[in-house]
Amino acid sequence: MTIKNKAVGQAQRDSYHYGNLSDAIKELAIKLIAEHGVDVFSIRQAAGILGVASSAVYRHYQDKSALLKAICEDGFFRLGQQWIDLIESPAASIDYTPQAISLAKFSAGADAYFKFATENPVLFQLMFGPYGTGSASWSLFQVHSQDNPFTMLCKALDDLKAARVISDNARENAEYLAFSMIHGVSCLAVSGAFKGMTRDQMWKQLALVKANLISGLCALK
Amino acid sequence: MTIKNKAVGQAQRDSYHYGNLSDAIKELAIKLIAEHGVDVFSIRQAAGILGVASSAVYRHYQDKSALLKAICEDGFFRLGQQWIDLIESPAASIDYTPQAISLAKFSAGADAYFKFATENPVLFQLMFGPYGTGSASWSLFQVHSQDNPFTMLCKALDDLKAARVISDNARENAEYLAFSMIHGVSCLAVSGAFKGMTRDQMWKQLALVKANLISGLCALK
DNA sequence: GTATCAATGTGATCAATGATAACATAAAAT
DNA sequence: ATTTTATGTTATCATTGATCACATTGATAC
Repeated sequence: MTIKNKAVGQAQRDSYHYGNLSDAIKELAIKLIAEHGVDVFSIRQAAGILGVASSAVYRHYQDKSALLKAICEDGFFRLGQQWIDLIESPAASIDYTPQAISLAKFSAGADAYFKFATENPVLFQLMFGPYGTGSASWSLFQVHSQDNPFTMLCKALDDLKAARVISDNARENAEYLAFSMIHGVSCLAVSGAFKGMTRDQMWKQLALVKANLISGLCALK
Repeated sequence: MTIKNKAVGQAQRDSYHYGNLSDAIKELAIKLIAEHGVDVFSIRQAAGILGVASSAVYRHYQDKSALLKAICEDGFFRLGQQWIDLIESPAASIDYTPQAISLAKFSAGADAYFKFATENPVLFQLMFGPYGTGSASWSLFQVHSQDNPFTMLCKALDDLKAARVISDNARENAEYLAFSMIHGVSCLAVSGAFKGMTRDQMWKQLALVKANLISGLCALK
């Protein structure tokens, strides 16, 4: 629970004001947490690295948990962005029947989710830990937000229904079902459950989940 | 990140030695963490409540993370126990065709998992956070252990295959697939994604997942 | 242009915490 | 009965989260 007293190369700065401490501390925190874990992250140390007094941080975040919460919200935003990026990539539209396109986009969205999780395991765990989910209005399920993974999953399901890949009835109940599955594999992956697998084997697990999900949804009349 | 200085009613004790501090501190910690969250849990406070010097705790656990890790392992053990209890309950064997029994047991196992998660949300999150999964040999996937949820899930799948509910091929790839799904809904449930739902509605989400999973597995030839 | 004000950063300081060390006590082993 | 081992106690330290009064800057009003 304690970390060695690392001699910190304090960054120098010409002006009294930092510039954008709010963002800088957040980005550094993400990096430090990804490297060493949340439990040993300290505001003082981070501030020290930036060459700033720890008290300055409190001008931007009420307390440590507020900073962590902001990091989680950033994470959800980035996750949403990557989802959009991937479903809009050419690979997701290479086929031209509505059925194939809706399936490809759904698949690409799931890929984006899984990719984000495995590339940012610590952040992903943080996002679904108390800091990310503890708030009254939880980022992931603020449906009004456009670039929200959950919103986009729902849209993907709408497309599947519009293309008649899945029935109205299946669409009805599919939201949390689909999310559970995509989230579930991603969770297991970052938890180290797939330790020992190759990259390809891990992605095959995701493929199995997607296939089972679609197969089950299609079977639902 | 700081907690009010609660005036602690220090428990008195007649003998110099506590008796079983190792277990006592662990149980208290589980309770405190469930109530107030991991981030504000402190060894000193817990020791204070037990009426014991904080340094005594370090005779039993190398450091705080060792204690948290022990708590997680306890959690996995309890989860396994409850899985066993539920699949061995009469309700899971009320039908007598091998097919129905294997399905009922599989279903009961998933129920146990979901039940544990929703009844111990904070512990569940802890178990799948860095403390629970960070270790070299992760409790949940130590396949040699008998009363391990993952081991038992595999057994349930074996039964489904033996009863010819699912094909050999389906059995082959079903382990992480099934686990992903059951774990996924449970995760979402404890994350507060189902906030606003009634108990029944939450359990319906699990039912949908189970149905989709089985339907998909049965379709796999 | 200058005075005023809001935003942001500093240094000092406090209580709480994780952790360790030297010492104390009891139970178990010889 | 003596020694050893397990366990608990009382300091004590460095680190941390958080707050306070004060300093510096850029923007705004005049």
